[in-house]
Amino acid sequence: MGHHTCCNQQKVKRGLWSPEEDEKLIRYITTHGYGCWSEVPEKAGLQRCGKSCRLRWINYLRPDIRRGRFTAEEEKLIISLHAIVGNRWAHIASHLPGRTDNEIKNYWNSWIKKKIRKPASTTMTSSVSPPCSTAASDHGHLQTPFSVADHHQLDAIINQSLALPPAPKLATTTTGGQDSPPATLPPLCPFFMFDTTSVSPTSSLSPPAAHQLQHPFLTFTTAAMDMPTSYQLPPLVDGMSMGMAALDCSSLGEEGRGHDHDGNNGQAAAGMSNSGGCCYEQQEEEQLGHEQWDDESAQHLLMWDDDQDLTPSNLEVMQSGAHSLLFMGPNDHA
DNA sequence: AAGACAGACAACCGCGACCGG
DNA sequence: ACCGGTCGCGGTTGTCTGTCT
Repeated sequence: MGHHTCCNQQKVKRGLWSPEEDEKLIRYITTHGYGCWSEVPEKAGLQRCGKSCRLRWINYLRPDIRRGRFTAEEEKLIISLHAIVGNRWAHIASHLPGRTDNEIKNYWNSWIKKKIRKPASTTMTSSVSPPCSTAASDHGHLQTPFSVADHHQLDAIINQSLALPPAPKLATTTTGGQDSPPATLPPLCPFFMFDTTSVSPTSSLSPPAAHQLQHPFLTFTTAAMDMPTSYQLPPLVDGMSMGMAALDCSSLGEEGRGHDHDGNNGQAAAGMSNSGGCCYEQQEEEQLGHEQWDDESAQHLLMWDDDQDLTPSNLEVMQSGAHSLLFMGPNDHA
């Protein structure tokens, strides 16, 4: 296994970075920036490959790095995001300012290790699986009824709809212009989550209000993390191909919170490949602390099923039903 | 005190995407 | 269209440190 092409020409040092090397890199980056990483080592006087420099800078030396233990809110956010996007650490990290993908990845891995070492008696084998492990491991090869073209369409839809304007086209009218998009959400639209605190049933469907749609996790994390709510997060679930049902979790009761509504506990709850799988199993909820998964945090998340057109009337219904934990499942009911 | 063990963290490796020639 | 260079990402391994026996 050779080194990278950028490392072949010269003898590069490996292993831990010394304080002197750190200083050299910091000094160079702060004065020159890092246009081309392959040139950084030479210009900075380092016996490292550019890739190593990049990694060191991104994961350790960057001035905006947030160090220290993860807060409960960050932990919650990581778990939530992981349940949705899987092992896309960079994506998750982009929602946690100051945290690196490597840090999150390491944290997650130790978290899993911790769980694996737990006695298997508490729950099923799924207790060792990360929440929605199928999403975690299969994000690159999800088995869905969608075609590649569908995924591209989904990407476009989701990227436009989540966090960043323009907001999704809602079924406000039935009259469409000649080149206007469909009045209803496309049938392949898998799911959307909106902060319902900024979308009132009566006014939400007007374009200005639609632009107020916010990233769902932003709402309850920014306050805790002392971040401005105007912080722009990247699209959360680009490339996702899961369906999400608008479920009233209150109907499931306490037992239902740790299990999917098909009655499959454990394994189903651990993976989104099962229909209606709940993202969080009981044990994980306990580990986080019940109060962290209170309804407060989730009641503003609105979800709806992909075979359901969004109209003013059902929006109101769904919003009133938006409650408790996030329940989501694959688009397997088609 | 010393060894074993586990957790946390840092760094490397391989692969794929992207881009310019 | 092809190719090589570069970058970014995720998986994995290595190392350090604290705790337990």
